[in-house]
Amino acid sequence: MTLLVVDGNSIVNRAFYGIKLLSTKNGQFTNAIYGFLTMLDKIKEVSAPDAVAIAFDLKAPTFRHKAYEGYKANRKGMPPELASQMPVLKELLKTLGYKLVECEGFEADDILGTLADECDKRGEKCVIATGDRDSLQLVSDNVTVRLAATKMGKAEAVLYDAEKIKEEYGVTPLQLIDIKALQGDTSDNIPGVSGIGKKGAGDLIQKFGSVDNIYENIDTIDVKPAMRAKLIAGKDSAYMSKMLGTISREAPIDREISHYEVLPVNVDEAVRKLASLELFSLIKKWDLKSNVSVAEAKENSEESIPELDTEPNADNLYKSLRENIKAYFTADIDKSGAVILYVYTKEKLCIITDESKAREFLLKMLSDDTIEKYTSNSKQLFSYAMKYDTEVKNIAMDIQLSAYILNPSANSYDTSRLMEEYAVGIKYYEDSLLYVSEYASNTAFLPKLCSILEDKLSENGQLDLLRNIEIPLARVLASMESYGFRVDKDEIEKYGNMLGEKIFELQKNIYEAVGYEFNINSPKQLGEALFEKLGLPSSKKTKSGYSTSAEVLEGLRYAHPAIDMILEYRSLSKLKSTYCDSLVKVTDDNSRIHSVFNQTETRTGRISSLEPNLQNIPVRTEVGRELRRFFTAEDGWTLADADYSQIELRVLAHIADDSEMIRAFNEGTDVHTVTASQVFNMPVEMVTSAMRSQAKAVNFGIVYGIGAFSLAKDIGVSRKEADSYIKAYLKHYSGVDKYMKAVVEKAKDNGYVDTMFGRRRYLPELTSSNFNMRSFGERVARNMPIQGTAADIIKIAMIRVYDRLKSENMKARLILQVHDELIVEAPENEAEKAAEIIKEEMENAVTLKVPLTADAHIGKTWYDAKG
DNA sequence: AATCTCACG
DNA sequence: ACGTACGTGAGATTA
Repeated sequence: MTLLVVDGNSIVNRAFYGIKLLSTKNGQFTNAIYGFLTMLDKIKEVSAPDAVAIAFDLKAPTFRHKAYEGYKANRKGMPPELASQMPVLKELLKTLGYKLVECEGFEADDILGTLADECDKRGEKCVIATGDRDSLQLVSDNVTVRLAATKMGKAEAVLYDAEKIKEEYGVTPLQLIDIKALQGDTSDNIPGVSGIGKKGAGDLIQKFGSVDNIYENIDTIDVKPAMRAKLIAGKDSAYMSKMLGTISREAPIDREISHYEVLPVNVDEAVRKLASLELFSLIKKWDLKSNVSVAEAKENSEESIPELDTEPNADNLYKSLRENIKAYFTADIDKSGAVILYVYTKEKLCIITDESKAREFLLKMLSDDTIEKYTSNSKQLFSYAMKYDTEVKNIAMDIQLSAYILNPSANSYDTSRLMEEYAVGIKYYEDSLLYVSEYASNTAFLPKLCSILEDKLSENGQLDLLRNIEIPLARVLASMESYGFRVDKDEIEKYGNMLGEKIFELQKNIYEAVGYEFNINSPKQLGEALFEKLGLPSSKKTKSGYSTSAEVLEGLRYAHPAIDMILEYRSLSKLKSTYCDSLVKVTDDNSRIHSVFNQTETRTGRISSLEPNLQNIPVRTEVGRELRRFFTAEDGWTLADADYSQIELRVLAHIADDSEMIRAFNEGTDVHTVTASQVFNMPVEMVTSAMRSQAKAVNFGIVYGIGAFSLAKDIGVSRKEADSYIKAYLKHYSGVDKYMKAVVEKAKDNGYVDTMFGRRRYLPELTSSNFNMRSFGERVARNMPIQGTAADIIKIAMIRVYDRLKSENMKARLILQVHDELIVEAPENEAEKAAEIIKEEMENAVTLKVPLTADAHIGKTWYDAKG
């Protein structure tokens, strides 16, 4: 028989601090709960117990109390983010069949001691799970400790038996108490002997065995006189510390081990609780099969559970869709383009698996304007239809886009997860009537999910955002993806080879300058070379060693000749590997690159670009910028490129309704110069370019949520000076000052911030008691409405450019967006007109209190068209 | 799989 | 007294 005794408080603390703060939509924090359960799983897996007891402190810990990391034991108790998880966790553990043990006047530790003692007496095995080394004193022949830690986000449980303790401390488990008696422990308020630390205490006990033995022979033992004096002075304290440090084995609790056997899980209740905590992964992991949701769905079923039809009559089905006006369907389209179509009607779920039937049905339905489509992943549908030159009409609902609008911070928008979160809870249909596949059974509830999402969007005033921005944008993105960007593959390769030669040369010279060969790409080896072998002064450190970032190296440029070469090596390798080598790899047979635009990724509403990322092609340095010469238009075609001028600042001027900033933009003066004249308190004519660029940094800082420290670092002035700049700025732009204060207040009241177009971002960080997290939340509150509104605006512009090019019957087409920049590929004879159109649509996408301006250029390559 | 570094707006 | 901008994606190394 093996009894597992869990130190609940200790493990929950490890979990809480080891895992980033998670919370449900309602703001219930869950990271400690999640971490606890994962850790418990891990320990059960390695120790295979027959019974489990989970010990908790009954009240806030008192004098002999374990430190909550980051919170000084005596001053502060649990942070509220953790405290709120405790009762929920305890209830959940009971539901899962575990027995909790709490005892008035005794701590969790003492419960561990008592149960370990009982096991020892009976000759049964006992495993103690804790994050706290104090419990190591309980180890014996029958008792082992699993010391829990989250190493790199993963649960680990290191086994401690008597042997391991001997190895690490050089003493027996019981002697650990004696060490502690001498050494003390500030976090537990154990004084120890003043002047004796870890090293001294360890040596003394290893040598003399125990505190008793030391004091019995205090006059004769072989120690230095100073040490003897310290020991004599601290005798009372040592004995008191020993008492304090000894874990009690006599807590008045149930000592019958069999009473701790784990009861069967209350599945329905567990599923309910886990689902409400949004811990879906655990339900899956434990394979909890509940028919709760099905039963509940059946009970309040406005919708009956449909029958399955795998051989539907296509004509009848289509007819019924037209009669109903609304069509609910999803399409499973694989890489090769094969389609499986799931169409839901009132009576049944129809599945069309036949390749050509599915295609015909889907294309016909997509192009039928009289059918309102309620579906999933519309970008993929647009792409599919484009392949067959079919126009998609009347998409009323896209569940991914809707869920993204409702909460852009979710980490997945999988259909099955959305079903779980919004529509049906967790459902596993034993009920074979419905069980086809998880995907199909989910589809059966598509109408319900759609109506819930629609209601929520409408409640939030976000339906326009879905119907007028995101869904139309999906079409534009699909088109951009399919066209792609033409590149000159051979020239990229050549450029890469040229870089390769330079890199090789630099590498040789670096080895020579440093004196030996090592991997320059390895921060670890580079750090060793610079800071150990060459002995250069190291400043910044990272988690695992020295920082070798460009910023650090920049400061060492004159300290050693290798530094400059390393910096250059770094920048050239980056260019070669990330841009040359990998771009060549993703170029298709027509010499075009097709990026994927992710529409549900960013928390601010921007789109992102991947595989490859075309939104971070170099531009800031000349060597990098050269690459843009290889991004070209098709033969006989040209690129037209336009970018917004300071869109974020203009948005800020508008949202903050700052009269000074609005005036500056309306008068067409250069804002950075105006800002400089205010910050440095001098007439505009006297502003130098250095001052302007500092003012520009201040403007950026304001948009990012500003801190004097970072601004100082960024522009290389003292913190104090940076602070005075910010003060001067906010004094002059008093509207901005007011807005920045108000937006944080509003965010704290509402729990979210939003953009001009109703895009939201929830900010649970604002309620954190942790200063850093809260500050982060506040910066985000100040930034997101600005960045997000700018993102909304360019999305509107994209849709308009797309529609306009189409309505003007032009061949020109949008191929890329880089946050404030649009790129169109146009036949040469359309180029001028295309450039005008982009500029016009960008500038008129919305009307603000300030003008929006965009600069457009034409060129053969991206390099030239960028102006 | 996590970390470091660095490319972009 | 805290540790510092906001938003991304990707390659190379290391564990």
